Amino acid sequence: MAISRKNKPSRLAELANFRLVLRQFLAFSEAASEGRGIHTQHYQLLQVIAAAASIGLAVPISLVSERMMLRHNSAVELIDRAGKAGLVERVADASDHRRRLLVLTAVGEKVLFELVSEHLEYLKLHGVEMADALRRVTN
Amino acid sequence: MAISRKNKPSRLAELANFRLVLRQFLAFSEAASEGRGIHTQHYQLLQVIAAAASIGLAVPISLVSERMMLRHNSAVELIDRAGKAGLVERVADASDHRRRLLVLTAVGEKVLFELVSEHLEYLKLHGVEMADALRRVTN
DNA sequence: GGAATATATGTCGTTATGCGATACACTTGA
DNA sequence: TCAAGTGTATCGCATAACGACATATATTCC
Repeated sequence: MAISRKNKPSRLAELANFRLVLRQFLAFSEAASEGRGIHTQHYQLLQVIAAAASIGLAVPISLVSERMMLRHNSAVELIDRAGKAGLVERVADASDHRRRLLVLTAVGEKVLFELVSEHLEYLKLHGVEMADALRRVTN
Repeated sequence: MAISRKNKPSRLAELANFRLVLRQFLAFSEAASEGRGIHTQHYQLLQVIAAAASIGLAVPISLVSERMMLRHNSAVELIDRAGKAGLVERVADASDHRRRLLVLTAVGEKVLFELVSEHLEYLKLHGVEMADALRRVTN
C-alpha cells in the first residue's frame, strides 16, 4: 500500500477538521462584521460589489446573486436589508432600464475596508493552517 | 517595492474570489446533502459525531457545539431536528447523568459515508483551485 | 453532610436569511 | 408589433441561529 493512501476513518477525521477550520474562519468573519455593526452577509455583499467595481464592472443585482450563490430573489432581499442599513444604494442604469446598479455608500465603503484589513490579517495568521487542513484531505 | 506586495484593490478581488470558492464548496455540500435527502447541517453533525467517535471520544452535545462553532442551545436544536429525521440518537451517559451522548443510527451512518465519498471527490477535483485562491490572498 | 457554585442540557420567543411561486417592466428579435 | 427572454421585486413560508431563561446533575468548599 502506497504511503499516501489512507483508510476511511482517517479521511473522515481530516474532512471534519477541514470543515472545522472553515467554520472557524466563517465564525471569525461573522464576529468581525458584527463588531463593526453589520451582518456578515452584508459584508460579503459589499465585498462582491467593490471587487467587481474595482475591475471596472457595473454591478447589477444578477451579478450579486451569481457571486454569492444566491437565488435572484434572495439577493434582492439582502440588498433591501443592506440598503435600509445604509450600506448600499441602487442607481438607475441608463443603458438598460430593467437593471438597477449597486453602489456603496460612504459608510459601506468605510466598513468594508476596515473588514477587509481584518480578514487579511486573519488569513495571514491562519492561512497556513487552513491550507494544511485542505492538503491533508486530498494528499 | 517587493514583487509579492499588492495594492489594496487587488487584495479585495482576491479576498472576494476566495470567498466565492468557499461558497461554491458550501453550495456543493448543500446540494450533495439535499441529494441524499438530508440538510447540510445534519451532514456536518453526523461528520462531527463520527469523526470524534473514530478516535475514541464520547460525544456529548457540548462537543458538537464546540466543533460546529454553535451556541449550546443551537446544537441542542440541531440535534433535535436530526433526531426527528432518524439520523442520530441520544443515549444516557452512565458516568455523568447531566450528559447525553450522541450516536449515529444505521441510516445516519450510511448517508454519512456516501456523502464523505462525494466530498472527497469534490475536493480532489477542486482542492487545488481552493488552495490557490487562498494562497493568492496571503502571498 | 449541606450550601454554593459550576457544568450540561433543554425551552421559548425573536430575527435574519433563503427559497419557490408569482408578477411586472423593459429589451430583443422575428 | 408582438412574443419570448431578461432583470428586478413581492409574498408567504420554512429553517436555523441566537439570547435569555430554566432545570438537573456534579463538584467544591466549609
